[in-house]
Amino acid sequence: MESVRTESPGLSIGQVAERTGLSVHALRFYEREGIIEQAVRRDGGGRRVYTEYDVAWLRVCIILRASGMPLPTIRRYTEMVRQGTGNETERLALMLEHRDRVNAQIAQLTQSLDLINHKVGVYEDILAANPADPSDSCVIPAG
Amino acid sequence: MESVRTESPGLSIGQVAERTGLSVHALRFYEREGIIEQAVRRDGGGRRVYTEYDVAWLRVCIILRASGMPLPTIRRYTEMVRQGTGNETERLALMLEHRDRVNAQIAQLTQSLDLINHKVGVYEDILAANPADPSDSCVIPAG
DNA sequence: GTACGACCTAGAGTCGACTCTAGGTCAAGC
DNA sequence: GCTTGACCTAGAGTCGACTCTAGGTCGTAC
Repeated sequence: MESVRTESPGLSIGQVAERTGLSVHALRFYEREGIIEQAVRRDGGGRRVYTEYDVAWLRVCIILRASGMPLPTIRRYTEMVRQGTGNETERLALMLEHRDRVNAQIAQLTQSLDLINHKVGVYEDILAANPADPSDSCVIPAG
Repeated sequence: MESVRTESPGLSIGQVAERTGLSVHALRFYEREGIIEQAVRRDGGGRRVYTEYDVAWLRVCIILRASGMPLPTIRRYTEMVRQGTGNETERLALMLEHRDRVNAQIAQLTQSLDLINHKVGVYEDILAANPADPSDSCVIPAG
């Protein structure tokens, strides 16, 4: 059993998994991949001890991943932050590039929604008009 | 060399690849996966002959894929259409479910954009104020 | 003293969606 | 008659991002 406190004298990997929604496996994997900014400290028994800062950093990474940033890019970004100030131009470039990709994704999804809504409309019309209409004109997008 | 006509007496796999942007490999793969509505016809030599309808269907599938619909789901949908009319309720359900997921994706991406824009702002401010500012407050999302 | 649960490492396995390879057919051009 | 290019099949390989396994340590609870 773990004593769950609201202070932050160090968190176990299990506690971080709970707080972030990442699996314990994924947390170890991210560490191997260099995705954690500050090297994770260990206790006497070699177990990982995370800080609240680590959790905050992981939350950032989770959002970047959710928007499709690949792990190698997150690693590059992590390295830049680890290096400290002086490389803001590169960090900005990375973020701007990613923002473009996210905007492109949103545009693509929005366009896909048009097709989906069209199909939904076609099927709703068919179902409203007739439970077994013999003509199905749903296939050609323009139809 | 292929004679490229604007009529549609049948298209080779290469022509369909060109028209859809899918690779020749992917087209054969999709066929194996049951993603093409009408069984693709063959010429005397066993080569695939596609119709304009096939291309239109593939374009629909490409948009569904681009919005994250997994191939097994596209296959199910393809099978429903292949079965003919009478299953519009199921087709509608499939599309509504997918629409929900697409809307969720867009919401997630839009939320991610907030973080990205925040970071962009932070770095732009740093760069505007000072080319080598000693404090870097970019890491904590709320910071 | 032993069972339990949370943790450790190194490395193998999985999954989705392609992508590529090996080995072959076939028609047209030289 | 030989090369070229587009096509064929069956099946292996790749890639990203985990996920799981084997085999082991450690501290507390019974």
